[in-house]
Amino acid sequence: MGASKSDFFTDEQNTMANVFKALSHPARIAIIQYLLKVDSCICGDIVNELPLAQPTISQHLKELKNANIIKGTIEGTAICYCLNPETITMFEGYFKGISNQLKNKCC
Amino acid sequence: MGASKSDFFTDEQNTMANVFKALSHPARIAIIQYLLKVDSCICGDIVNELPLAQPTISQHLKELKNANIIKGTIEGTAICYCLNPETITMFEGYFKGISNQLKNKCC
DNA sequence: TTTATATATCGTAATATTGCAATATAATAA
DNA sequence: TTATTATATTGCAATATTACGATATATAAA
Repeated sequence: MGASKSDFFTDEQNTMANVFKALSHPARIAIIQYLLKVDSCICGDIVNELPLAQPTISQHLKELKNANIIKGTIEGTAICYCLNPETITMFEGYFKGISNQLKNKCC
Repeated sequence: MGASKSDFFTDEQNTMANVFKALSHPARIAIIQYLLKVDSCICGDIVNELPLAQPTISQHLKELKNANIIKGTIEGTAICYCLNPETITMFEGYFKGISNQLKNKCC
């Protein structure tokens, strides 16, 4: 068989895996980096910044949006994308939680 | 064409994407959770814990190991796996860095 | 040595992701 | 209305991932 036996895992496990999947492509990491670099959360010149065609960028943005990592606000014909601080905070908490549980449990 | 245009991205972008890819499957999230739950970092009864065959678990462990998320220590015929605190700390730092840069930059 | 136990690797089928040309949609400007 | 601009969707080929049976490897016990 192929991919994903997600039925056998908990909702939380599937959710976390999906959110990390959204981060698992260099273009999407680059998009996040770009959104951090640009002061105003400028939209579709991400296409000019990265070496990928417009439909490909659009697809990557969609995946980041579905994972709640970015938000998009319509501004005329353009869409203003920016990072979602809540999700970043969630990630911080996730790894902080692991760190705390990890004390003295290593071989 | 297919997947990955990694040549066009920086080493750091590719590295981060790869590390997150290692976290992008519910079985691997479950393995991490299990390693946290068990006091001693017991090895191959992960196979008994999860609904996947031994070769599949072995493959998932390999991916976590390649990403430096877990470490394996040989103990007789068994291998004792446990989380790598350094990588967890790296993740914490990554998101803390984003959090700090994010102030007042959202739409 | 032989046997048992634990883990890794190979080969392969099923499925998912990636990238883009072509096209569609939506809002504004002329 | 007809452009123009910005973004999204569709369809498809190339590639990657996932899962597992069969098999290999490696260590310890008998």
